[in-house]
Amino acid sequence: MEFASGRSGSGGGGEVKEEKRSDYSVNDDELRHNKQESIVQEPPMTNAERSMQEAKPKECSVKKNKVDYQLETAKAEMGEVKEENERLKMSLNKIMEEYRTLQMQFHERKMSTDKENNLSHEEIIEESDMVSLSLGRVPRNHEEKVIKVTKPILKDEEEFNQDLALGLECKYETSKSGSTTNVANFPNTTSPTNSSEVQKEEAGKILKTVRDVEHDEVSQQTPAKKARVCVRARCETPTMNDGCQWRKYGQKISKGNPCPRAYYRCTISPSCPVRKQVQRCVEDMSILITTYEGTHNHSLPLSATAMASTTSAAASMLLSGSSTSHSSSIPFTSTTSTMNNHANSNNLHGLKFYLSDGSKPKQLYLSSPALTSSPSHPTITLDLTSNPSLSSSPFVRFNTSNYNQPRYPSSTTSLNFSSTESNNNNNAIMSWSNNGFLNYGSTQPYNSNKNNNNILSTVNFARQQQQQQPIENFYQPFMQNSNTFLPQGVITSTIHNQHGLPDTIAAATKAITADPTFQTALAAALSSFIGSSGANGSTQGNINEGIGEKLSQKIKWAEMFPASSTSLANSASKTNGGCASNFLNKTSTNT
DNA sequence: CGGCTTTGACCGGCGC
DNA sequence: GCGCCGGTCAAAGCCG
Repeated sequence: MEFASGRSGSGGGGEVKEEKRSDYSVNDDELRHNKQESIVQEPPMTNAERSMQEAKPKECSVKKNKVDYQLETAKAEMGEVKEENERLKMSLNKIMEEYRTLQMQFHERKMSTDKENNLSHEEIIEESDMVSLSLGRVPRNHEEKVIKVTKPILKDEEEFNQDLALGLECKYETSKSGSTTNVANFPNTTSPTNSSEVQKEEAGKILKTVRDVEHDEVSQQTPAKKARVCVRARCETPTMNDGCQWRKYGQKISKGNPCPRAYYRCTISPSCPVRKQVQRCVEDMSILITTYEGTHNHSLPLSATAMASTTSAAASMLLSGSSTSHSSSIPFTSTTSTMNNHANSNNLHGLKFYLSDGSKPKQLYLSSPALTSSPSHPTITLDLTSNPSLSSSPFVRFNTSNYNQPRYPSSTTSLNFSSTESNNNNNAIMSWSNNGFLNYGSTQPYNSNKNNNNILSTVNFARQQQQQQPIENFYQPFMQNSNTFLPQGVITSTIHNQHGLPDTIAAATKAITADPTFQTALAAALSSFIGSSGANGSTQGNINEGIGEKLSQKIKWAEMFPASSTSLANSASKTNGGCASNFLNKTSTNT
């Protein structure tokens, strides 16, 4: 069982209560309705009517008896419902106790590990307040500290239920066992209907997985050869219009996917080594999976700089991470309170880190089997899709698929720059629309944060609109959201709480500045959004240089001058050939 | 006629 | 060593 579903199941616990509540309300309504019926059936009567009713005393008493019978029946049903509710409460309390016990055991284990590693308690506490958004691989110490970040024991069911559906999803997969383990909120993710044995088993699996990962990471030495950037985006056209010129040089039917995979190479320069593979996602044909490989050795059209810089920076991040670190971080879940999260939804706002230890050390796992990569190619996935039709998280989406690739690609770090939430009230957009152009937009679901202690600021890079709509339309709610402070249309940090905004900003800033790898990831995304103004006429290699520094500066600048930060997006392309420029042209005028 | 797509053949890596 | 599979090559055909 996956924890994602477990979380959903736990959320369902709350739902049960809601259902019971609704049952009560239904019964009450029935009662009221019955009373009203009796009232209605006894309107003010005229003398004639009264005389007629006096002529029918038996009929009146029958009606009264009928109402009484209905009342008694309803009371009996209420009693049954109450009993059932009590049973459910007992079950929930039992599960809560088991969860707390497991959590305490987890804390104790981690504390003992901390002592072994000479980590001070202060460090741990401080770390627990930090947001770990590690991408790729980080030193092992960091990894272990990240693991320690667990939520304090919840004090009441409300917090418990609220946290069930929230948080940063992260997940480990072990190709050895074939099982998938979602570490996110892992203590919370067990369905109330599950037995304690299942809970303990899952927790044991997690701990085992963590140990296995640590063990594997130690021995990871295989250097990555060519980094690839896999971009998943909804696109109706055969290929995404990313601004580059491509020539198709091959097509193959890959195993496990009936959709042919097309091979393109960049034709802007004859010697350009960049290639891309395009394939439809077998799960959702509307999703186009484009994998970029290589770096352009020539200047790019302005319309192509967005995607090129994104992919290049992402690849750079992946490679730098693999070359400078020796272990991957274990993604932890810092929860974000979002009132919009439904208890029965696995959808999560914010970043989703898909990291798994492959069958071999230092090998990543391609999140989408629809497009496989060579084991020698670490792949970073930029998921620009959202899939309203699939309520589960991309993890579930990937792993519940029927196709089982005999050979999964070695490694993939997946960045999900999307939200799977199908709430259309306010959306961020980053999608390839029907004309094949990428649209960027950014708004945030307005989520009040009841519990400000959980300081994760999820960063929704994109949320796909179900239908393409004018930028102005979806941009407006963003503008109306006073809580968004980052460059408008560029990136929106999901600061859901109104009251704890300064803290949350500080937390987000801390998270961003704490991890250079994440800075690089943000650089990739931001450079994509803003069209990489510094990349005009420069090669992509130049784009990569210092992009993280520029990004951090821009972020800080955006924090300090939110109003003027929109000028970051003024590097819009003059053409509509680029997907990103399409957005930038519009947003620059809007801002 | 040049550029592009199509498509079968070929090559190399990997697993058994 | 063999087979499978992903990736590439290149000839043939198509199109503006």
